[in-house]
Amino acid sequence: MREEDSTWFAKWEEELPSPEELIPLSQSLITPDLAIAFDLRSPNHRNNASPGQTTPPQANSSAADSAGDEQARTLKRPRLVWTPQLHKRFVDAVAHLGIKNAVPKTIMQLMSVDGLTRENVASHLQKYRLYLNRMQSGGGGNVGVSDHLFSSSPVPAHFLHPTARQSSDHFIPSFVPMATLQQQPPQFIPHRQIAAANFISPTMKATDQSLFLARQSQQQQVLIRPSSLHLHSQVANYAGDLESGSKTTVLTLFPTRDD
DNA sequence: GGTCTAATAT
DNA sequence: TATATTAGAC
Repeated sequence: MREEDSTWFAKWEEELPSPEELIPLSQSLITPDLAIAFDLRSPNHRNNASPGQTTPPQANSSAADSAGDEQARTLKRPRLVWTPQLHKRFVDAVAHLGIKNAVPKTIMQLMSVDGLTRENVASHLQKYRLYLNRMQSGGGGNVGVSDHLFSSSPVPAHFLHPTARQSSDHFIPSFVPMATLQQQPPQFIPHRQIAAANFISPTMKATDQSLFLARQSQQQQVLIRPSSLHLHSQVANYAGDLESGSKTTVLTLFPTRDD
């Protein structure tokens, strides 16, 4: 099962959920001003929500397109569908935080997925914990029919064995949200959010693209906003863990949006 | 006051 | 059943 360690981060990038998988909204979540400020105005991009995703009921769209930005925030979001890809990101985040440190807000920050709310994560976390409890009490026995989503992504061993080390195992994730930021259409970037964090595993080679990206980005100015301090603290601790163990650890935070 | 989490609702 | 919302505790 450890063979996955060497390839999982490659999949990580590939399996990033597209924003429309999360928010099949046609309304913009940010004002046009913000989009322009971020140089993210793309007039025509992409068609519609992916299949399987139900398009939210668009209330009464009485030609209030431009004024709809205000409503967009208060508008009810369509329910989130936890795809296997999205769940994997969730599991990775929880795994690296350690079960005991994994709380909705932190998980959400680590996942760094646009449009994902703390409530989304909290709800999913609740169910995931129930799943884990069922797994460690019932043994690896029969997998319930309702567990297909959870069993689609392997549960890290230390999840089920509290005695084992909970973090900084050699199973170390690499968060590469830069790719995410680049490929995300501007319309779906929430006005709040997000400090993205890059974790580079010490076991990774310097020629790895992820590391390259991280180093590149490190040359940029990095601003740590107060709202990101919590994340920064956790990331710093984690980085310290790695550095004590071996080689170089590259850590970069990217505040993507000011409030 | 914000967040977490179990319970409850949809 | 899957996800959202609520309510109480911290």
